[in-house]
Amino acid sequence: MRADAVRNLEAVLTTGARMLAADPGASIAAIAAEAGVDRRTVYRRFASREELLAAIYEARVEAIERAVEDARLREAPVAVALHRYVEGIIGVNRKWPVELARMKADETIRDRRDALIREVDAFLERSTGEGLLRADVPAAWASSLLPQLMHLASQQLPELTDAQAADMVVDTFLRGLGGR
Amino acid sequence: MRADAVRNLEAVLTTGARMLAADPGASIAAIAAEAGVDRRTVYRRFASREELLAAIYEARVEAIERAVEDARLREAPVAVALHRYVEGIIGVNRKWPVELARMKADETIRDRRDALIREVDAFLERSTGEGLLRADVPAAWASSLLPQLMHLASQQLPELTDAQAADMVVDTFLRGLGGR
DNA sequence: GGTAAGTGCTACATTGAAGTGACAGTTACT
DNA sequence: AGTAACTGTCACTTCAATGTAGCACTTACC
Repeated sequence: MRADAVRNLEAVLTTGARMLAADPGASIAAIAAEAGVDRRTVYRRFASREELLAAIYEARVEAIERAVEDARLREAPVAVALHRYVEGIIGVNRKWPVELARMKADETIRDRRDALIREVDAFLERSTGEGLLRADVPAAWASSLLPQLMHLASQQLPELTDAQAADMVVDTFLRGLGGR
Repeated sequence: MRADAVRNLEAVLTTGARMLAADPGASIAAIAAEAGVDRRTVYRRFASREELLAAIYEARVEAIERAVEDARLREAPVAVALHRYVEGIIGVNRKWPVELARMKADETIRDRRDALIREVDAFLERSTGEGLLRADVPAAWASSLLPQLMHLASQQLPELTDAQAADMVVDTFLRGLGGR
C-alpha cells in the first residue's frame, strides 16, 4: 500500500474511534469528513460500515493485548504489574476510546475480549491471594471498578501523562479495595 | 388521561429508558414493541422522537433532583448526606439508566443537569473542608469518580438492594479518597 | 348502557444513510 | 518521465426509520 494511503487509513481509523466513542451512531460520511477524506475512499478500504467498525475495535483489542502482555500479569510482582497494566491501558484508551462492549456482532473480537477479561480477573485473584486486595471485596466489584477508573482517568485528567494518570488510578484503587 | 393510557405511557418511558441505555440508536418501533404497544401510540403522545427522548431524560433529571433534595447535601452531616445521596441515585440509575450526558439538544434539561453537578461539587468541597475527603485529591477526580461508582454499583451488583449497593459505593469512595 | 377516550392496523410519503459504478484527475514510486 | 495506485466527484439504488392519515375496534368511566 502507498504511503499516503496508509496515512489516510490511519486517519480514518483513529478519527472513527474518536467519533464513535462520542456518538456510536456517527455516519461514515461524518467520519470521512472529519478525517479529511471522501466518503467513497472509506468504502474502498472497507466493504461495509460493519467492517470499518470491526477494524477499529480490532485495533483497540490488539492494543489491549499488547498492553496486557507488556504488563506480565502472571509473573511480575502484583504491584508492579498493576501499574504497568494501568498505564498501558490508559494509553490505549486515549488512542482508541471506543467501548469494546458495543461490539456484539464480531465473534472473534468478542472472544479475544473475553479472554482478556479472564486474564485480568485471574490477575486480580492473584493480587487478592498475595494480600494486595482485601479478600472481603466481591470479585465482580474489583473486576468492574478497575476498567472504570482507567476509563475515567483517560479522559478526565487530560493534562496528566499516562504514567501520572496511572498513579492516580492505582492509588485510588488500592486505597479503595486494598488491604492494610 | 385514562388509567390504561397512563400505564401505557409509563411502560413506554421506562422501557424506552432501558433500551436507549443499551443502544442509543434504538428505534421507536423497537421501543414500542418491547413496551407492548403499537408504534402509532407512541406518536400520539409524542410529536417526534426528540420529544420522547426529552420526556425520558426529563424523568431522569427530575428523579435526580428529588434524590438530591432528599439527601439535604447542604445541611446534613456530610457522611449521612453522602450515603443518602448515593442510595437515592442508585435507585434512579436502576429505573432510568439513560446517560444524561447524551442530551445535548434540550437546553432546559442541560441547564438542570449543570445545576445538579454544581450542587454535588459544592457538597464534595464541603466534605473536603470537613475532612471527609483528602485535600490533595483533584476536585475533578472526586467529582467524576462518584457518579461512576454509582453507575457501576447500579448494574454490576444487581442482587444487592439500593442501600446495600450504596454501602459498597460509599466504602470504596471513602477508602479511595477519604482522609485518615 | 352509552359515550368519549384510546388503541391497533394498514397504507403512504419523506428523509437520511448505506452501498455501488464510472470516470477524470492527482500523486507516490520506479 | 511514465505507470500504477489512489482519490474526489457525480449519480444513482436500496433500505430502514421517521412521521402522517383514516378507519374499525376496544375499553375505561359516568
